[in-house]
Amino acid sequence: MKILLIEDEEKAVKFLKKGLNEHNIDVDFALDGSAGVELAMTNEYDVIISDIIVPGMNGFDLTRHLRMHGIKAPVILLTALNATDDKVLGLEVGADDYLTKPYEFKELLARLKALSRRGKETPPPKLILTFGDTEMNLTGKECTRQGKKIELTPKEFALMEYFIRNQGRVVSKVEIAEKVWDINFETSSNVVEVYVNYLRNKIDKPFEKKIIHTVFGVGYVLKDE
Amino acid sequence: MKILLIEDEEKAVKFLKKGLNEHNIDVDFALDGSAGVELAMTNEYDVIISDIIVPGMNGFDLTRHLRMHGIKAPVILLTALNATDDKVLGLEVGADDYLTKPYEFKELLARLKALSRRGKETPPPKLILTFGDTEMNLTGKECTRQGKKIELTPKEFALMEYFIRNQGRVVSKVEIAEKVWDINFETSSNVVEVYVNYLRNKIDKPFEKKIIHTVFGVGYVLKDE
DNA sequence: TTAAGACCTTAGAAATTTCTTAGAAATGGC
DNA sequence: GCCATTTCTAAGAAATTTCTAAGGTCTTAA
Repeated sequence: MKILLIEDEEKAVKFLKKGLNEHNIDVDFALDGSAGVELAMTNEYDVIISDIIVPGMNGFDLTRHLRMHGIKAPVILLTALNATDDKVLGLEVGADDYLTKPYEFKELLARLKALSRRGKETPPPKLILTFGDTEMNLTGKECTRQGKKIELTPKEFALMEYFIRNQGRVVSKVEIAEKVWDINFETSSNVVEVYVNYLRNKIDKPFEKKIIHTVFGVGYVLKDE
Repeated sequence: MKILLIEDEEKAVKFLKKGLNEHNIDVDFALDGSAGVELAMTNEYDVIISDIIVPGMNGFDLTRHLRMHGIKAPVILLTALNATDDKVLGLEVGADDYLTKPYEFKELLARLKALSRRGKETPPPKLILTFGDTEMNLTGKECTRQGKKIELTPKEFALMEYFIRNQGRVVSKVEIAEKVWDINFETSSNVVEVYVNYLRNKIDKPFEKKIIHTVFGVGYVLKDE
């Protein structure tokens, strides 16, 4: 998340910037109104926080200005005043929220999150991993090759996912045992071999080109040829 | 503009309704939480205002509940308290604003306008969900497939609604237990399986194609094939 | 060339997960 | 309070996956 902070008290800026950064929020700031507008019009922010009283342009005018120019980023106004009339004016001008100083940092953070959330109500994107003509849809737990659906059991799916995430790199059996099976000790089991075999039957056998290759003495690798 | 007011003090309801009507705002109201949820789920409101302390269900749970069911109308919470923690909690559950009693009517009005303005920029929540030849009317709590009505009990309906809202995505049983049953702890119960079975008997069995699929070891998906 | 180790394949036993059913418990309307 | 409906529990059946084990094949290096 990236926000714009318009505030003329440098101490406040510093404090907020530090606090917000700790929560993984990027902060651009401007020390006066016009600089703020300038930044707001040339960058995309998730939220804009502005003190009501800043040099150059007050928070109301600033908000009105932004709205007139089609900038829809949510605006939070900060003020030392507690007059209802100011709040009303702020909201009417197009601000989205209002915080009275002294405010608690926690509250500011919560409001930030609430506001930024509203812009992004799109469902999470489909997670899809691919290698050549092979595709894995992690959202739907589906695997296809050349458009044909391939039914995989959970372990097979996990193994294939590990291969596809490490395509082109040779992965050892020990590594696979650790990452896919959570086996950390030396073991004489041959599960990995068995499952590689299962996978090959489904992923390679029915097709022209094989993509799961054995590197003798080292491990396996997912690649063309 | 049409709003829903959830508030148990009849005097307050009367006062607000009158005042808001004068500003051309239609007001539906509920005297307790469950009635409020019921109304919210079956009507379209521009804004929902709820007291935090109402019989049946508190404002936080109410908000969480609404959000869980995909109702995105802005929510304003009212309270006599002034604790920051409550505000934070309110915003975190998905409320959009917060007013501390006693508030001025003017301020409430301004916030209403601010919130409803922003709501207009996003499409209204869908009251009819579809998947292929299956349709769910949330308003009338009706479900049909190929035009044929399918009688569902409330829990069955909730489960089907969850499936249809997450069509194409594999949802785990734990996730279903959390979202549809509000069970947050580890449980050995098999309610989810039982209800999936009930649903299949009604949704899949009487028809050619099944749409509820088991993904062994992972969960269930709503999809074709 | 040949032996040893690495890898592949297969079948079936074991373990796990899911389905199904019946009935008990809870809920809601009259 | 009673009846009808809905919800949940429990337990065995069924289905599927996972793993083991044993024997076969391939690769490498002496």
